[in-house]
Amino acid sequence: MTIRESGEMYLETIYILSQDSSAVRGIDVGAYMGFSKPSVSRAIGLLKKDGLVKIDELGSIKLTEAGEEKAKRIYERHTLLRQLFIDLGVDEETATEDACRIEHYISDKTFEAIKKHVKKYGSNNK
Amino acid sequence: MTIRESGEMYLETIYILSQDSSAVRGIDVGAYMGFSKPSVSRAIGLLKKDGLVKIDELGSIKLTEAGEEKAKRIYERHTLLRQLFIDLGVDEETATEDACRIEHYISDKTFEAIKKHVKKYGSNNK
DNA sequence: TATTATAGTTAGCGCACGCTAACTTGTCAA
DNA sequence: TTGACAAGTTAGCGTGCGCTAACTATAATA
Repeated sequence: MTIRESGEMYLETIYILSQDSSAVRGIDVGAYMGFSKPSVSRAIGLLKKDGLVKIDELGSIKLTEAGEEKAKRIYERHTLLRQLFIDLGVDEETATEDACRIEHYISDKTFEAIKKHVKKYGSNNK
Repeated sequence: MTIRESGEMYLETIYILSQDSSAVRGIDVGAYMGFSKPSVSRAIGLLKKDGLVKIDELGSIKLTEAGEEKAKRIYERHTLLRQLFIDLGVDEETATEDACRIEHYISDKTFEAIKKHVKKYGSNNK
């Protein structure tokens, strides 16, 4: 199975939570995303099956090498899109929401093009 | 039921095909989108139930007022995003593909911000 | 007229991905 | 030791939205 939007969101959430805490649990992921325990449980199971996540000795969720790579990729798209929108004058909340939905759908090429643009002209009102 | 990505794609396709032909049929929609007849049949049924589409006396698919409005909205997002990406240096094919996926997810606010930007700085390499 | 092709519909499958209900398991305080 | 709570899992439901198989209806043609 190839990973989809939902899987990417879980991965990204685990990545974000891992930066604040060394022990990320399913319940934390669910709380962050607003999803129920069973939904998280299944999603983590699928990510585990895909080799993107593993559970350590203490029971906390860890990204594998491959999982971290994917998570970073999405997260980078998120922050970049958010910045692009903010640079275009969108308020932070809306920029974040839109970035969150769109991050799953932009191609590498477009991502790179946006990156160049934001680097060059961006953050001029910050 | 509130319309979702799939319904928006059908609406947009009907809108596009209507500009070239006065008689759009389910089979045409399916051919354009690469979907099977039953998938189209159901989708059109749902759009009809939502009052976005109707079938005229000759059996061809027409957008209602409301349907046309929605279709235009999506289509406008599509062309704008496509233009934005092209302005950023993305090739046309990729720009079109990305626009097609993203058009369903941008908020009004972000859309307006992009519109302003494209009007001001856009198409400078055209 | 009988046959065949085309368009549309109906029935039902499969997968993704939310959910609730209910069970298991581990920890901690009375 | 036991009772209770918290975290995780299992079973199974519902919806969206593709699909194939098979039917119906209509129009064209032999």
